[in-house]
Amino acid sequence: MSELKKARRSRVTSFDVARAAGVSQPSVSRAFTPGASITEETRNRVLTAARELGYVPNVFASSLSKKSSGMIAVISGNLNNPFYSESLQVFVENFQRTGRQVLAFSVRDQTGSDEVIMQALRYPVDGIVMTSARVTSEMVKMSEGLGIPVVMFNRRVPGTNLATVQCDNASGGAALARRMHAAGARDFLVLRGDPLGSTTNDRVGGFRRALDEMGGATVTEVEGGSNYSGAYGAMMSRFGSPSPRWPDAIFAVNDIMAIGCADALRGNFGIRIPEDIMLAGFDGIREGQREPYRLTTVRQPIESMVSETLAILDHPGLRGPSLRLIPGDLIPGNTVRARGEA
Amino acid sequence: MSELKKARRSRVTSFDVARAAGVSQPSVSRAFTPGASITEETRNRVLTAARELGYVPNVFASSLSKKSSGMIAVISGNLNNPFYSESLQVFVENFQRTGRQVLAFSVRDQTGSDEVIMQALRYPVDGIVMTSARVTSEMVKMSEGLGIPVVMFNRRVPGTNLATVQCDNASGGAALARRMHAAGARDFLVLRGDPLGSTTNDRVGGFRRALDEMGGATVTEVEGGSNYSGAYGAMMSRFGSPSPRWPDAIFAVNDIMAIGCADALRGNFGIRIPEDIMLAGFDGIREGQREPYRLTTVRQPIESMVSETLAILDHPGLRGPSLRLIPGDLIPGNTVRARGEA
DNA sequence: TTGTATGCGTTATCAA
DNA sequence: TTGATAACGCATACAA
Repeated sequence: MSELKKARRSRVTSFDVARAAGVSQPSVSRAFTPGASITEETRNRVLTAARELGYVPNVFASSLSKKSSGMIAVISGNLNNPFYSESLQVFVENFQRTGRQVLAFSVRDQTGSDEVIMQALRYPVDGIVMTSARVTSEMVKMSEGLGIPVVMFNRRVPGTNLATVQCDNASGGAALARRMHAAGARDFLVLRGDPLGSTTNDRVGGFRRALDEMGGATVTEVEGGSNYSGAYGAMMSRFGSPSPRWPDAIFAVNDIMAIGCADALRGNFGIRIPEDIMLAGFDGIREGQREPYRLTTVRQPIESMVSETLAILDHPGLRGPSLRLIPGDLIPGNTVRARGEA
Repeated sequence: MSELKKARRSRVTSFDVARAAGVSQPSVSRAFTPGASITEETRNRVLTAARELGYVPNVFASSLSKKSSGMIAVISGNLNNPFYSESLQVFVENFQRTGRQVLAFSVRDQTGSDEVIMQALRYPVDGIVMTSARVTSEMVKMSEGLGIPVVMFNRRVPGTNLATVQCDNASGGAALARRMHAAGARDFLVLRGDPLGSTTNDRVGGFRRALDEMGGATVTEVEGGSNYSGAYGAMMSRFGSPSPRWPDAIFAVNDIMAIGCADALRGNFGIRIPEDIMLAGFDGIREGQREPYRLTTVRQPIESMVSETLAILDHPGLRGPSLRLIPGDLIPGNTVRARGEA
């Protein structure tokens, strides 16, 4: 009785193909399943019929039957920060290569990040990667109940039992401190990012500890809003006064802030970098390595970090409260004088 | 049946919640459906039970029953080009705001873009937005068969009947030509992007037509690879010879290329912009408006373009082969001299 | 290898 | 307003 219902304008289904190819519906399914037990001849008949009808398997329906959906949710910070867009690009490429996909979420500010996570949990994704957003223990419990693994990417949440993949921020900060100290800097200004994020604290922590060990350095900390304009504005308000106190060196906790910093100092105060003030960033984004900047910074090995993340998602055994600390690479750059110069 | 076993089992379903709340399963569905006919009391009972069990409706299952999945696929070019990442950010924000989501795809080069589209078609998305990738007529037929609307964003495909949202590239190119001509430029170098993309041709076309109308100008075209390093390299190979011929002005078909251009000229040849050579870009990306560049360019109104795109996807009536041409804004910038200046 | 029957988690339909 | 039951499109046992 349902033969006539076919006239409906909906999507072509495996039943339609089965009828056209003169086989059963499961055979259609098998034809599209690599390694399924099906004759080459039947498969061809099915594929031909499918092509003619314009049939494509429906991932949603298939993921209802299967355990895996082949989708991952990536919750990023603002994509206007190149670190996030570069990371997302790598995630998308890696996933797409294996026929899986990325569901993209974004959080601008930290408020309402719980809501975004809830949104993500509505999808039976194979995993959630958080490059931003704070995670409450309530959300962690939720994700566990749903059986969706969560991996923190470049973020650490102290109270929780979440697998974490992170650049060694503390060591990176320490390396930059040593480098600037060796170049003669003693009076430091630190441009901090998100006050509640773990990365700022880790990087600044490592930075300060290294300076403490070497001794003789002073450090002043300033909030920089964690983006370009925040850093730019912080420089303007700090040095806009009649006779500001100029530091020897500035450590911005990420590259996009270092760039804002450099633009503000050079454009408005005629400061030369590194001659007048040294500058270091963190992340190693492309933009920071271009002609006008050539930042001294620590490069986060995004490719390795993404691989680690996907490995954790793919192997349930790795999902424990592990902390994968991947060392960053110090990029010498031109914004910190070499040891002994000047 | 320990608690642990429960957590290890598959996802909590509406049946579990129904049992816990002492109602039928459809009532659970109603409780999560805004405007459904259900008592406030029942809804509360359900929501309470859901919270306790950690239940969240499964979007995939729901989209099997409903017509809409609440998902859109966005196929972008490389996200390391700020224009694409800025656009994606706007798409994600707009969609997320209404509880819908973006499935992110990426194409690096144009080869295999058909494959990426096929990937996207496997998902019962409510629409596909193409900001990159070429579309073959076969793919168009496919998407029509599946009932998935496709909107071209910042890309035009002459042969097909696809709704298109685009900045007025030709007018923008013309405006830049007039501006540089008025500033005294006569010998032009045009740095082209993807030779097969419509944007390059439209922009350069408008640029040349405007110059032709004014007369007395010469134009040389060069391929620039459509990204930073391509543009940078093009400058190096063109002007690296002993006595190169320097143009009066350069028009790079997009901002990221203009930036690569500026970095190469200033860093390697000591060229001053605009004193020695004028420079114009296209797109109006954030990066291009920062201190070291302040590009003279045409800003693509991404927000409006995204709104238009979503409107087309939301209203089937708008989906015809329409071309929505949205005017861009000329940003004066500092890389082209003002009229009359030396 | 192939077909039959059933399950996946939700919404839609129609009685009650 | 509620509940029973049938789709939705595919994959997986199991039988043939």
